[in-house]
Amino acid sequence: MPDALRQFKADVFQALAHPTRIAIVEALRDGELPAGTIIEKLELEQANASQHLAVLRAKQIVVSRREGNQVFYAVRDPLLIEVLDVMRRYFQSHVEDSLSLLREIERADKSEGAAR
Amino acid sequence: MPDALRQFKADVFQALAHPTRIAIVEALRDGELPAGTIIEKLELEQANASQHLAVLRAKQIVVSRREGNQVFYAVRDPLLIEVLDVMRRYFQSHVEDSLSLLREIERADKSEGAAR
DNA sequence: TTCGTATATTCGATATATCGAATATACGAA
DNA sequence: TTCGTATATTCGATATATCGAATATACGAA
Repeated sequence: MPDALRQFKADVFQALAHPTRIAIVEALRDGELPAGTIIEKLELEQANASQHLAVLRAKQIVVSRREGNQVFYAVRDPLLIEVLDVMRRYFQSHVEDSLSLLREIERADKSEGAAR
Repeated sequence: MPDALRQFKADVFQALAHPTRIAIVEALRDGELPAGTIIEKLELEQANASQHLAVLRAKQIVVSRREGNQVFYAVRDPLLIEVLDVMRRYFQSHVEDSLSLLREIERADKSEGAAR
């Protein structure tokens, strides 16, 4: 695979590599929503939400259209939803591992905190 | 979805959000390989490859086993290959967009370079 | 025009990721 | 033991991402 294409793939993963942005894409799973609704649903800071939406727009994960005062967002390609679905299955088949990993991370964080 | 789980998903995407690591996972598509072979195939610096493998290990994308002098790596769960496959379809259906986006980025880089 | 609401952008501070160079570790063979 | 090969880790420098606060922009209504 050409390098440029790999870089492009990496960029898409990068775009999804933040909990808030995953939450946004999931919120848009069933169709478009105005930015304000996304902000409400996910309880985000307005500026922060806008920044994350900008990242998703830049990487073309999401498209937007203005309607009067509002800007509606939608996932550009349903294939991305499919990616998230496969990911969901991945997580389900590893909940146990995932949870114990999470616990480990938490423990590490705590002992680090204590050490300081 | 609980926050911790979203963080975990983000971490997996983060693990894949680098061209070298995508290349590594793709190299392992058809089965395990020793680190040395990965390094050769992808023409990586030894230290750099080891660092990226460490990231993939930490996020459990990949598992390793030692055999004598060598360490063999394999993708832990075939579902991840499936994720990459769906991604592949995604890219195929957007090659045109992707390429023009790439060109744009290149152009921007060049004009930035010229401006300096 | 001017105002209010919705959204985007910029800025500076901080955290995180990446890299190459140097060094450390693990293991088999002599 | 000691050496060679394969691999991992640490370090310091640099680039990139994230955040909240402040500010800018877009648009409809008055």
